[in-house]
Amino acid sequence: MENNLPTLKEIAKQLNVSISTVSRALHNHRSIGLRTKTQVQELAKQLNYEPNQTAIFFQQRKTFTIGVILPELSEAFFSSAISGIEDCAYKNKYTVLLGQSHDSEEKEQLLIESMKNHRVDGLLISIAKNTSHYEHFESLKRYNIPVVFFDRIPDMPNIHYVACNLVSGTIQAINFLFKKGHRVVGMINGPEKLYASQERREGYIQAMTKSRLKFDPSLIVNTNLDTASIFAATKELLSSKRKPTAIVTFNDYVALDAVKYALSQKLRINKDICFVSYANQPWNNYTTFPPLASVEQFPYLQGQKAAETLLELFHKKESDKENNHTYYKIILESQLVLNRNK
Amino acid sequence: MENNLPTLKEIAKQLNVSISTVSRALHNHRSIGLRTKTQVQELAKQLNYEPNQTAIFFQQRKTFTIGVILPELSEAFFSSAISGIEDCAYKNKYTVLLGQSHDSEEKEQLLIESMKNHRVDGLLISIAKNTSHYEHFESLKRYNIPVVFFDRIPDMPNIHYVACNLVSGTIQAINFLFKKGHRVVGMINGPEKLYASQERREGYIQAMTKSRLKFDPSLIVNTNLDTASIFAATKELLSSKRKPTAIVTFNDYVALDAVKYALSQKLRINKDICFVSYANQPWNNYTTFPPLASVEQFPYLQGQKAAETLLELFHKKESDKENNHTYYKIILESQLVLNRNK
DNA sequence: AATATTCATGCAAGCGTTTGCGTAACTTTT
DNA sequence: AAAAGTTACGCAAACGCTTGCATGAATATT
Repeated sequence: MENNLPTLKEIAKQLNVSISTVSRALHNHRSIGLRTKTQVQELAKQLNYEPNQTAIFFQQRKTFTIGVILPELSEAFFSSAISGIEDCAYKNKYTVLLGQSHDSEEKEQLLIESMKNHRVDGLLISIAKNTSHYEHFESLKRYNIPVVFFDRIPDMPNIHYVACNLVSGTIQAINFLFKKGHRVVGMINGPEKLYASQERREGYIQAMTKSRLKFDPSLIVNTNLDTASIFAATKELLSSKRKPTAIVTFNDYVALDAVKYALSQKLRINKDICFVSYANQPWNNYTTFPPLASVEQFPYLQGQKAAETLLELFHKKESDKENNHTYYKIILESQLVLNRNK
Repeated sequence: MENNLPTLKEIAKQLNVSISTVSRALHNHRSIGLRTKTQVQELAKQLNYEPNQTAIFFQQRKTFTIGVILPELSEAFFSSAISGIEDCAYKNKYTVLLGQSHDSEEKEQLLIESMKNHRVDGLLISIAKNTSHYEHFESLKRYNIPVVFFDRIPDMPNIHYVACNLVSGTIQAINFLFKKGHRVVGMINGPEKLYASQERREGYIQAMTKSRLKFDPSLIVNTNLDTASIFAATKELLSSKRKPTAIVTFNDYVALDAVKYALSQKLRINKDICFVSYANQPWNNYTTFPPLASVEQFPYLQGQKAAETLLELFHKKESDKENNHTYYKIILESQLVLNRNK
């Protein structure tokens, strides 16, 4: 049982025709006579012939593979996103090469190297949270490998991306709190450099100014999303002069920790202090103190859109020989979702 | 900016040497003179040469790619598992091709086809929950593609797998309940065919007989893991003659639904009825009524072990020309973890 | 019947690499 | 100085497939 998988050559030999005839017959090329065509196809089926994709990839300079680089699969957001990507890819006969950066810039670079070597047709990237150098992305342009960023996108000009408009969701969230009577609202934000953080901030500010409230920058505090820094942030907010009665947290996980801290300070959740969050994790419905509401970011949809965009770029590339310099900036609207129980 | 990536040929031409010399020089082959070797290497670096992996894959009949097929990435168990797989793979210069079956047997077959065509070096599979035909797995043997199953493994002879020994964990769980004074313990199990379900059942029975209690089969009820069937199962258990005071649920998600149903029947959780579960999801700590304890199955570790096993199979394959017919059956011990808060 | 079309097929190059084998030139041994 | 060994390189095949071009046979056109 050695490597004796059937090849075109094999079929050709058995039928006493040329390799090219076999190839064309299997592709239903019109220039092949019906007789030989069916002969070839039948023998192929009988031998269980399957084209050697590696040969085709090589020959066609196309691998029908898209690389996905994201920080952490065990984060629900990303596992949903890749689910969307994967579904879209397979629907279009593409295949998904996976890599997680574990939020390490170095690993991210290695992954990009690796994907480049594998000659992926394109890349879908959600960057590590502390990635600050963008050369490795630039290099992809030189190699003519299209990239679509999603969710966590770098602060670079001339890139394609799909992201969720968190500004609108944030405004919804804050207005929701206003309606509930809250006047001092804090925000536990993510890393400052993250686009997603900037958006949340932007939404916060817009909501404030629209309601003619003055914006107090000290009510927004940045964290790097680990428990310690969330505790610190919560503490900072809760001990500020203008103590907020509600806090918007970067996501549901952050909310969990913030709640934990608040509880440790003997605060009564939903009474002394309310929370609103982002992400809308399914387990929100089962948690002791779920945020009152959550801004849904549609990760599956984002993944799907990102994949679709990449596929479109492939087509573009085939048609226009000239690089046309239009960049996709796809924005999904986020949406505030109220949590039912309580 | 067309496809003008540097190739061996390019380098060879510029240096007026043969392609093979360039190739060997870059591989540090001893038969190449130091002078030319450094020349070649320098030019290569300068041109930013990178070998075309697709060509190498093709030529070497090896893709350094392992395919992973699993039911659902958004399930925390699998996203942890693939995280382990991915880490192990990249550590060993392998790459991960991803596919989710969405628990559809048909999709599973398609994915296997696709992976086979992509000439993955090996496959890691966790089967769809209602897969009942195994021909598609058999076919892989013919193609000499090694497979390691993990977690959800088919009921087939002569396969490699890594799984968690749920028998021991189940015994621990039940003994834990015994110690708490419970005498009638129910079990909400998964699909009957699933190996994982059988193991839970087995553990249940063993724990019973060891404690010289007689085994009442009606206290184990199978579900297909969707909410409706979990509600039905909970109802069935709670309305049986020997009403259980504790229930072991297939996993933490099932526990959530079972709890929900129990609450709807005005039962007091942890008073009228207790729950113990499997999986030990991180959000257990934040949930209103977490199971008293959870059997941890170490998904990350399982993924890692599965990947390691596959890599070992690759090496085996290289050394022994003869297929030796030993099969890896790697069993991780599960472990009961008590939940802290309450 | 001679020419033009269409049909069916084969030839061969090419994709980028690796590698077994051959062979000059050079060095060492006797 | 002739034989043997070493060093440093090139040739060419092979991996499996696609595809432009050439070609001979069959058919249609005048």
